[in-house]
Amino acid sequence: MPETTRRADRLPGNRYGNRPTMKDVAARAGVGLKTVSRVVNGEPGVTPDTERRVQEAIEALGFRRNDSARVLRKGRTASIGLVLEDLADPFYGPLSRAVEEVARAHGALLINGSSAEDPEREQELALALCARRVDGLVVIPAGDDHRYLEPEIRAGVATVFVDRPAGRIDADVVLSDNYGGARDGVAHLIAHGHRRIGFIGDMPRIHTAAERLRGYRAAMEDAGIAVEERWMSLGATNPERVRRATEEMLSGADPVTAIFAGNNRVTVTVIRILAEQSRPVALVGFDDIELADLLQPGVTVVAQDAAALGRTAAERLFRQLDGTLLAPERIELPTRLITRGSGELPPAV
Amino acid sequence: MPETTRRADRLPGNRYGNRPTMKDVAARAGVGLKTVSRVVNGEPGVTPDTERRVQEAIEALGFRRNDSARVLRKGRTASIGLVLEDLADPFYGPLSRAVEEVARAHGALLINGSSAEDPEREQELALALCARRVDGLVVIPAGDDHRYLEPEIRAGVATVFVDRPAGRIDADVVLSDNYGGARDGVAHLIAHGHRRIGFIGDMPRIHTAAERLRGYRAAMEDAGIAVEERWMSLGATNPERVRRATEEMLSGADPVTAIFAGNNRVTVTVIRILAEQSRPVALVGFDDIELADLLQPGVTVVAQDAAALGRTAAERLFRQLDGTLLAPERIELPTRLITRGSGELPPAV
DNA sequence: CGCGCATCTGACAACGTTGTCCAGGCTCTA
DNA sequence: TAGAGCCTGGACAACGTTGTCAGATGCGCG
Repeated sequence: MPETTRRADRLPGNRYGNRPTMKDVAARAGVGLKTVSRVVNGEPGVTPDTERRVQEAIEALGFRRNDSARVLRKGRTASIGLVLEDLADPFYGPLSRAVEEVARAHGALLINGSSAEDPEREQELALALCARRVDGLVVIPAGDDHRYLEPEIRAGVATVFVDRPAGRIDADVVLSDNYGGARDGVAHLIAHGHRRIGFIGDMPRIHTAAERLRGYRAAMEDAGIAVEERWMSLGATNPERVRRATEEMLSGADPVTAIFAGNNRVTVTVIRILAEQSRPVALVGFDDIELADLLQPGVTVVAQDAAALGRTAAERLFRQLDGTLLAPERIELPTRLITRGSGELPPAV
Repeated sequence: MPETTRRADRLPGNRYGNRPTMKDVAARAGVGLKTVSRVVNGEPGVTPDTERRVQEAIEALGFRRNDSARVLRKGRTASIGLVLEDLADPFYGPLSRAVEEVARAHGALLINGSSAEDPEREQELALALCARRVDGLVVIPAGDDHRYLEPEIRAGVATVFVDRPAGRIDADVVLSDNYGGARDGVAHLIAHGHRRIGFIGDMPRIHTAAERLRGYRAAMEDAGIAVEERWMSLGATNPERVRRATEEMLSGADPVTAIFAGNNRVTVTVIRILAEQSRPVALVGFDDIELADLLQPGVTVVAQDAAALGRTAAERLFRQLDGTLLAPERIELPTRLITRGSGELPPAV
């Protein structure tokens, strides 16, 4: 008797019985299958009395529609995927939340995962989401080649990249003005008299890191300052590496008098190190950090609006899904310099 | 010719053609449907030559298996749901990430959503996840009645509650020792000479808030201190309410000399207010906060391990799914008092 | 009282996959 | 060379839902 063994037999973890289906509900209510479907979906054409009977049966059986089957039939899942770098990073929390809010407003659920800055994991995750047939994808790229998404996009998966641009494909992307923000931040230090300014950033293959470095170079060049190699350090943002890099810049004959920190993680570590120094060193950090205003001195930052990034990206995604056929676009959001003290310190020898 | 209109006609947003199915791949490779399935799933019984032809067809067509159909057939989705309070709250980031890591280790995807502390939204979200047929559910409760999950649990949805216990149902729950942590924190203040100690917490219907208040009362009672009504304030944790409450306690004839802050959001606001005060006020906060060590004075906190909460809950969930039938259990993780200065200030008049 | 129409209901196929089972071709042995 | 047995491949049903379409039911009107 094949296929009459039902799920409970096949699935080890299914501790109790089976889920009732519409068929079960129909049998109990003494109506047809389609009538149950109609009631469940609020379609018209069901008499109040029939509807009541069906509702009772649903209650009694604890029926819940199986969205997998629904998805299979309808072709849309009402869910979108979010591939980000690290859910635990305070920068991505608000971004993720903003995407979720927009999704919710469109009746969609959010599936997400962290790539941990690993291109392979990013791809694996994005494709798993596509296999799940999400309607759309918001991706914070870890890798620099996204051609693997081409078949998906062609098949209709709406796709928007955030925070960093897509690699080797033409797609919507929402970014902060990393170049301009960094340039302004460094110019701010120069305006306060600094000439020897250090830059500590993330790995150079990460777009934001490269852009911010470019901004640093531009500001220095604008001021006619020749940048020395040893003032720049790009690499992993773990505290150990950042500490080494920072201490190196601060030692020697001509130590830097100011530091531009390339992201929130770097900033936090640098703050710790500067607190240990005897002479004051100016600091401007990219990304705002909580409590930055309460430190002594307050931390001057170039702030991005993470929530706006997420919101903009998600809204763009749903506009794609609405069918308004849009040419891929690059949207750049401005950053904001927030002066709190650390960036206004004069150079000290 | 009904049903021959294919998805592209039915779905407005599907910009391009249709996705290829196994049938299409089979046709192109000149093999049977099941053979494609075998190749896709790495099942044995396919000659290398046939496999190669199938792989080529998959490549050429950009085929990706439709997991919705797979789920429908197999009964398992390899995805779990996470209902939390606010993804943007720095406390839930690491928790969420930890759940994700465990899910990943078990080959499952994570679908999550924020309840925004709204019981109705929590229910809506949890049930939507169940309709999506997640294999399991990790819930940070916003409401206090979870009987609505009973049919789901009976139907085999593994369920674990974190951070706060479930209401009116018997289920696994993983908690921090809120009572003990708060008691220790308040006792710490008492040990440093304080008698008039304020407590500012979240809404009393939230379990953690109630437990922490209970810990506060216990510590005070242990020390033989009669608690005055005006020392305690529970409610929303928005800065405005917290500010009013704090300023009230700090004014009048017998102001409090120390404050116990009920969670990270409260702590941050209280720090701001205390920075404005002329006389020093001691502070111990529940939850650790970033940069707490760099403030003047450093912020003494009762720290919970958010990642451990998430990890423990998720592991428990997968143990349920493994079929090891477990009686619902309540797991309590210890907290840790981290002294940094603010909690060791002596009382000042 | 009968007919037509509107309203409500249900049978059936299809979504794309996987499990079962059988057919056909091959190899190996007697 | 014939038969047994193994291996590969494919036909078919089923998962639970929704769209289509036709049949049933009841009502009003002539």
